[in-house]
Amino acid sequence: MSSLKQSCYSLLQQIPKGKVTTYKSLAKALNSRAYRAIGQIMKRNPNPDLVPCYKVIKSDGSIGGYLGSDIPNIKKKIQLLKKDGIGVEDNKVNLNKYLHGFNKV
DNA sequence: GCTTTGACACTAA
DNA sequence: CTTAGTGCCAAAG
Repeated sequence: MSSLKQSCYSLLQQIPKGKVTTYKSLAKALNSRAYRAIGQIMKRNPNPDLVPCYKVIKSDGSIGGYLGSDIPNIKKKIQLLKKDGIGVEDNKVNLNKYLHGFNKV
């Protein structure tokens, strides 16, 4: 069973409100470098109801993408983040404040 | 079952 | 700052 997506869900679900995570931190928590695989998993998002994939952003703090690389979707993602109390500036999130770190190894 | 794609990350020029 | 190349993993064709 131990699939990356399974771990991704667990990690995303344990992110407190008002916090976000990056593909890098996520992969690190998974003890892997599947930055891209996670992206695919999110994109292919099997169960968006259980996985707040909008909390996953790039290591630069940029939004990255949402439901594809379409601009309108990116904006939507920003709105969701703001709704969680996360301030977004220049299409980027302040990792210094909102980056949630998992149980590091 | 191999090839291509992608919501990434990092280094070099 | 941008562009190009390399690594890494999973899903789709």
